[in-house]
Amino acid sequence: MPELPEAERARLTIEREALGRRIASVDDADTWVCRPHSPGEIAEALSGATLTSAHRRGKALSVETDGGPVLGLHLGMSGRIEVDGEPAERNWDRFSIDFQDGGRLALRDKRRLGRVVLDPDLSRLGPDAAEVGRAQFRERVGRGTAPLKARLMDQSVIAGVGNLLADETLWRAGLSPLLAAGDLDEEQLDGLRRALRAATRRAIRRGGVHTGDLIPHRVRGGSCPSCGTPLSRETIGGRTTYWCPRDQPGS
DNA sequence: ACCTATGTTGATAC
DNA sequence: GGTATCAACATAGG
Repeated sequence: MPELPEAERARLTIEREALGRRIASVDDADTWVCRPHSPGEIAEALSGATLTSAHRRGKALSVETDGGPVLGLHLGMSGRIEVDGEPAERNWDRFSIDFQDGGRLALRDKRRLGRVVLDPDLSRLGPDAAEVGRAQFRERVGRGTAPLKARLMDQSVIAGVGNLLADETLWRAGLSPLLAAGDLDEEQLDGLRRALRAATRRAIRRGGVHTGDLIPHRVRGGSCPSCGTPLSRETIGGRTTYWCPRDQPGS
């Protein structure tokens, strides 16, 4: 699930339900999720601090504390943020904070591809995909020989687009994922940005990328929800890609 | 049982 | 430098 829309919802959850609360203790015993920190390091740095603000760039979350370091959170492939939630059926909480008021914030993540780190380095992330301006979008996305879809998903180009949001966006924009990014003209780039913003905002509002129009049809044998043409399926940029060969011409 | 698939990123090789 | 591939994790399904 976790792409930009899920990360934004997680950020809102933290903002609404966890800010202002004081940390009593921290479980950072999962050395894989909390690498390169050693067990106890994050706990030591955060105990006694209060969460003061929650930010996001692309899929990366940053929670600020009063006096303490910034807490970086990434949902990976299967992570979600639980605040005062019911315990999971099994031990899927890879990191958790117990508040002095008795509540709890947890990173619940079956696959353990999420990350928790102090003072996260965001220097290699591009501008947020939902915020990037038109000129910057043209300049950053509209170059290179890689397939357009790979360019869109490159987090150093713009941050936040994953596999599903990329397919949904390209479908809305009417552009083939196989086009070379550098071949697009300005009009196409502007349309792509417009489609990306629309798909992203709607996904945030409706609860996640899987609420997109194309997404339910991304299955073998699926067809375009707009024109009924059987969808093409191919691995592009290392990820399974579905697109409509009629509405998304170009390659 | 075995193989494939799955939203992520990063290290590596060309 | 840009691009492509594979591995890391765990689970589900044919």
